[in-house]
Amino acid sequence: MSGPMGRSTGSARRTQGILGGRSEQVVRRALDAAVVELARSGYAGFRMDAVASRAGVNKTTIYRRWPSRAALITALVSVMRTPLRESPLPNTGQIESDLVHAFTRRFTFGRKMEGRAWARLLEERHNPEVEAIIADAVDERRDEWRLMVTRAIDRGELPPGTDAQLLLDLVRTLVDSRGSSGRLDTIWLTLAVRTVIAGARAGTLVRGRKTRSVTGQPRHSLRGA
Amino acid sequence: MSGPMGRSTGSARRTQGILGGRSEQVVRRALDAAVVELARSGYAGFRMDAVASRAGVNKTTIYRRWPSRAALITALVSVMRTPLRESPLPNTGQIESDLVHAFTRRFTFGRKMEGRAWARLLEERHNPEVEAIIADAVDERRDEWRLMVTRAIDRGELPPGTDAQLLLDLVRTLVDSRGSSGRLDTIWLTLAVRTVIAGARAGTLVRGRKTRSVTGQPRHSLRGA
DNA sequence: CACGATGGCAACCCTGCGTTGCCATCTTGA
DNA sequence: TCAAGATGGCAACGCAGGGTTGCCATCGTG
Repeated sequence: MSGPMGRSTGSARRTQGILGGRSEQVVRRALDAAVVELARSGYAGFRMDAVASRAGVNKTTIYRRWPSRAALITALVSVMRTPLRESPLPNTGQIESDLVHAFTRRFTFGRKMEGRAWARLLEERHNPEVEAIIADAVDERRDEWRLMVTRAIDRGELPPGTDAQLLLDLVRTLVDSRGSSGRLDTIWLTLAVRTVIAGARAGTLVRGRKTRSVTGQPRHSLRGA
Repeated sequence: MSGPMGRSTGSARRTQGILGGRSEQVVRRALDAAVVELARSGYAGFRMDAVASRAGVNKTTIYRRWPSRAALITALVSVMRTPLRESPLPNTGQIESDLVHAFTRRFTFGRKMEGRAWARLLEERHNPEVEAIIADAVDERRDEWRLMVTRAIDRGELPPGTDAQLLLDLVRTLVDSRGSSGRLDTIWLTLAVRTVIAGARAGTLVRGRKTRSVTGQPRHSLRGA
């Protein structure tokens, strides 16, 4: 924790002109460290001390800027996904290709570490804190994603009445489940997309079609509460 | 923590004839409490103190029997899934019906709490400790599950060469992702099964068929390491 | 009824989150 | 130039939870 900041004299002043003021530098270093730690350890294993240590910054400083782990990671996600927010979704004229491209980009934006960090978050979506962070970063573009599917219906690639949100949920679930751990490759991604599309073509996702319950307990959760 | 055990006199001796010796009773109470806690809080939020408190037993006693949280939950899972291990997988003559039944049973064995606890575990599969516990409890029956699919191929329900393991992985991923939080109902379960089967019928899961990479980086993970 | 097995209790160590008080350094503007 | 306010470092703290330990109470069986 005795990096070029603080009581050391010299380097901070020297690099100042190029890299911005002391504060800006601390923020950059902290966020960079946080990405690495998130990618390494996921959300549950995320250690504030480790971030401080890696950033060469004191823990107190981190807490002064972001009052909690959730706040730090929220900020982090917002920053690292900025480039993604600005680029439009693909429109190749083929739904399969569109989806493969769109989902691929979920993990390959920015530098390597950013994709991996994002994948770890998606993996821990069952944690309410994590879900809040993801929702905060992602919910806005739901309509655009649906549009990809709607266009496919208009082109005749998918049957009319196909439930776009359902189709996307299915693919997203399959893709996100392998977002980290090196198990998400183009093979699995393509497979998931093609299989769900093939199912949709066969009409399994047409809205309103009666989903006959094979188990004999229709419309009820499999668990009580 | 001052339940009917320990220094209290009377009730322990009175109930002894019916419910077994002191040790057995402690084990039963501890495991019962652990199921409830696991169902409530999941693996990450699982508190040993809470188990002890709910069981009316001292924390020390828990640790004397199971040296760690992982050990306790491993034992718990082994006990609660015993009935499931003993019943054969369905064989209705229709792959869709077989899969819906088989996956439904994953969450409806035993009493309500047990299914919920199991679902929480599946949800946290990304945690290596949890993955080890699940693998320990489940891996043995992989071949029987595959057989369900193989029989469907023999019946002509699915194209020859269909990759049984892949098909099961896809369905399992979709089902497990909704195992808890009340979002796994028969609707989603049936939808997942039917869609994946429809995809498989269209040949997307035939082994060896070239999985053309749409992203231009075939056979490589989307992330570095 | 004596003795070994089992359990209760309280205190302890360790790690990690989040906080606090005090001091050093940096920056800025008069 | 220099004084004051902003920013950061440091060490110690309170708190919670996992896991451990020493000692004592109780149980239950020979």
